[in-house]
Amino acid sequence: MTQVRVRFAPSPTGFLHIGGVRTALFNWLYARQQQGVFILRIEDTDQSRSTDESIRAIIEGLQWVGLDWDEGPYRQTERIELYRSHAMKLLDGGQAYWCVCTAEELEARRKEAEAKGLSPRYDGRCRNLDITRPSGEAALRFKAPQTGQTVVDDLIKGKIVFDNAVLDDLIILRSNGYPTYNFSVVVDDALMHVTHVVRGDDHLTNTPRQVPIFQALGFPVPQFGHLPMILGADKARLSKRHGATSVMAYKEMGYLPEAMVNYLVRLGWSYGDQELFARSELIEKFNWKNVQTSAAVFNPDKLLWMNAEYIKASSPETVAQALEPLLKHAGLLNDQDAVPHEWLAQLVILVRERAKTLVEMVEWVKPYFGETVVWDEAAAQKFLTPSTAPMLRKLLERFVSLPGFSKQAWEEQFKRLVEEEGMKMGQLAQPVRVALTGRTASPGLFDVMEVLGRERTLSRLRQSLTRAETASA
RNA sequence: GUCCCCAUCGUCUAGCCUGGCCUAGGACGCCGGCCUUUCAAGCCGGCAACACGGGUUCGAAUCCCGUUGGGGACACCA
Repeated sequence: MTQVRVRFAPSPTGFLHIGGVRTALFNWLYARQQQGVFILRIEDTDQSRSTDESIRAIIEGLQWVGLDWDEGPYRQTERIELYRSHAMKLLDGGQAYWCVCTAEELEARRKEAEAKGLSPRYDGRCRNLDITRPSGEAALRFKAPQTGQTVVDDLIKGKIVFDNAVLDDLIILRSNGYPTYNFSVVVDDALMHVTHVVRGDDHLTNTPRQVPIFQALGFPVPQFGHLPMILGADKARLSKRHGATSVMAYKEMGYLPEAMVNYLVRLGWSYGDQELFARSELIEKFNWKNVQTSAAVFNPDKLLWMNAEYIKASSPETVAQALEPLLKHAGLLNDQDAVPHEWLAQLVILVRERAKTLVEMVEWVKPYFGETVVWDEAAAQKFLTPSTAPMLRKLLERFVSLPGFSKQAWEEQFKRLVEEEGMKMGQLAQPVRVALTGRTASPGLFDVMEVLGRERTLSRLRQSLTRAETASA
């Protein structure tokens, strides 16, 4: 058995797209499962569109979702000589030829063909001209087979047959000396000994163009696998107008990388009825057989649900760690602040089942920072009034008389007061909730007190009591 | 236009290969209820799909053909 070698080969022309992450993910999963090699290769032969910033964005994105590569990043622009020498080999072997048609001429002919309702393919004008030493600028074309069939046995789609008659002679070396995509991939995949080429569906029709190049160069043809596309709600290919498509945008929106990974893998792959998978489980259970053959619509609602599941199920320490930078960004935490990690974890436990994202969690957690209560005006006006003041005062007195803090003891005291005064729980709970958190919605009252601690609970009660007593009725 | 891919609830999907176990299962969302000191979470229940038309067969979501629909490709982009 030869070792599995797969790759992710993005072109650095923007941020790392969700679809790209999923492609990388399937490759990575397979590599890890087979104890193979995962290669990162940057396809930057289009100098006008490639940027170093995009390369950094791709790397940052992959790192965020935890996809580590074993080789690379290779950059195609650093391998130009390799493509040129292999192109020359084809030229020498009579499997390629110089083409002196200009880009403008080709464009014009293509338009003309389209207007006539014909395929916009290259007409083969220079194929038999035997141009040996072009005087001006010229591109090198591959002599594609014109008869017979090219059969691709796709890992995902199965056997696909293409008539070679549909193919035209593609350019492998541009007149500026740079290789085109269909040529550089072949040379790289061959030279890097890639065993499985797994990429998006949109490359399916490139395959019968690439296979003959492998053969002409005398390289073994790798296995191919074409992943179905990800669509937007309108079933059109997922793009910016459908919302965020950059993975890092999801980081900023408060998503956990593990949730993103789980969602993306399940979008197009399944394992019976199972929805949630630990990463180790994905590596173990992943297979090509269960990869869907049809395109899938990206569903932000389900991602959100899954994120909530991960927030609830992850260790509070993990969540707290991911939350910390957002707390700092929100000004709730300073770098100097020595907030104990245990307290942060406790806070996460307090609010985690009501926050679906880390961004939401920041909102939930706000009331527990700072020495004073910040009231929501409407809440305070409704619940902190002269009529609720006497009860708040009685409760405060009872709490003050209790030594230290114990959740059980304080809860017991609270309930006793409710009972003695013949109140309903909610009649006291809501004013106290507002007194402590400034809001009408919060986690359980006694959990709130525990996180606040004795002193802050008492001082907030006092502060709110003052407001209640002085409020106009 | 030509070529290629695809087709189960609104969405992600199980089932399809190896026809009967499918009165088509799960999940998200939605609706209703329960729980309840608020908001959530949780639990219970409900709505909701085999694109269409032919065939093959005792029997088809499952096999075959066609139609329709959707997507992709046809660059000196990747």
